[in-house]
Formats: sequence, structure tokens, C-alpha cells
Amino acid sequence: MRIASWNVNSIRARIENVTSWLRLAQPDVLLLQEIKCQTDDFPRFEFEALGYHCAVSGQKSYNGVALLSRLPPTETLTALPGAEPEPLQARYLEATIGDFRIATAYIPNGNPLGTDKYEYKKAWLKRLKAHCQTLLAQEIPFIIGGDFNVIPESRDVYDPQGWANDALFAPPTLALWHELLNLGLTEAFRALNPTASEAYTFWDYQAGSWPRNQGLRIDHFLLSPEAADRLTACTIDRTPRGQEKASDHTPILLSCD
DNA sequence: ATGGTTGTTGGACAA
Repeated sequence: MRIASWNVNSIRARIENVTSWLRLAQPDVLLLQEIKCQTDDFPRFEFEALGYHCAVSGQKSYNGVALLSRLPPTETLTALPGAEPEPLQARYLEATIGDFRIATAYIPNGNPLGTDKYEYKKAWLKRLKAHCQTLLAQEIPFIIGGDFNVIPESRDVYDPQGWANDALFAPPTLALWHELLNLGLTEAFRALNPTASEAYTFWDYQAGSWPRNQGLRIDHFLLSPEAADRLTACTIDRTPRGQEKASDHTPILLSCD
């Protein structure tokens, strides 16, 4: 099975980019983040025409996630369990596909530090950890893909010092990231590409970040131990980032038996 | 260099 994840920064603005990439890459599952539309406005017909079922958790203007799958997803969960402050933000969707639970996640950006936004990010990561603990206790193999808004290491950012006080790389963020990994989860790209550097998944629209290759590696897959045992490859496809009307993120792809 | 860009939306906010 091949599973991809892509923060598309508006699915309606990006429909041509995403459908053309799907025709080429042919993943079995595509996890989307930042669809920026309400559930009923998701362009599901375009994806159904390509042979994908759609599961969507959208909202007006911001956020929103979706899961496209050749096999029909079942037992769909449209929010991360646990108490959340109002207004609710559409950042998580999970479903059963084959013998995996597969989730699409859009972790809050959290900037700037010292604000309610950063507290919300930390609380969200703690809630994700609690949910992972539940799945692990039930021995359900799972794969969570998405825009984590976390830079795991210095080699995953073009200017580590410049990002030291950013919510994507600040020590409390990395501490929560490590708490997730310490549950026994595998971060697929780093596990299979232990020496890779400049393996970015995001380049800002501003300041010529893309042509200068000033990027961040913030889109990830986390796998439970049973899922990690079946992991065979994890790659980043830079091609879509260089195309017309590109998202500021590019897809990450995972293969497992 | 306190800038720069994109999307939603129709001014400001998020990233």
C-alpha cells in the first residue's frame, strides 16, 4: 500500500495540481490538509472520477482535512478525541482502510510563542499523544500522516538559529514531539533516510524560499510498531512545489507491505 | 532590509 500526505493550501485553488499529481503518482491513499472549505464544498466528484472515495472534515475559510482512498474508508472519526475549546477547528480525520487505522492531521502552527495559539498547539499535541496511547493499548496498527508543524532537528531547517524562537522549533514543541516518539512510534522518513539533510517538505511563498531551497521538513508520518514493521519506503516528491500555482508544501509518500 | 506571498474573503487574519 502507498500512502501520501499533502498540505494543499486550499483544495479548490489546487484542484488541477492535485488531480494531475494523483494521475502520475497513483497512491492508494492521499491525506490532505488545509483544504480550506466546508465539507459540502469539497470537490469530491473530481476525485471519485479518478477512482477515490472521499472522507472529509471541513470548515469555513481555514483548516480542514480529507482522506482519499481507493478502498472505501470505514469507521470514520472526524475529530481528534478529547476536549477542545470552541470554536472547533477541523484538523483531524481517521478511518479504517484495510487492516490499518489511517489518520490525516493538521497540527496547529502555534505562532507566536507566549500566546493562546501556542497553548492551543501544545494542548493539541498532548491530546494526540493521549489518543495514540489509546490506539496502542488496543493494539490497533496505525499510521498518522500530515502537517505536524514540527521541525524535528536542526538539519530539517535551513536556518536553525533563526527558527529557535518559532513555534515549529521551540524546545517545548520538540519536547512534545519526543513524547510522541517515545510512545514507540516511528517517524517514517527519518527512520528510512537516516543521513538525509535538506529533505524539506515546505518552502514559504515569500523571499524566494523555493529557488533558494530555504525550506523546512514539517510534514511527517508516524507509525505504530506493527505498522512500522511493514514499512518499506518513505520519500518526498519535490516536483509539485516547482509547478504553476503550487502549494507551499509538497507531498510525502510512504510504502508499506 | 522589520520586507516578502498566497488564500479566503471582501478587512483582516492565518500561514
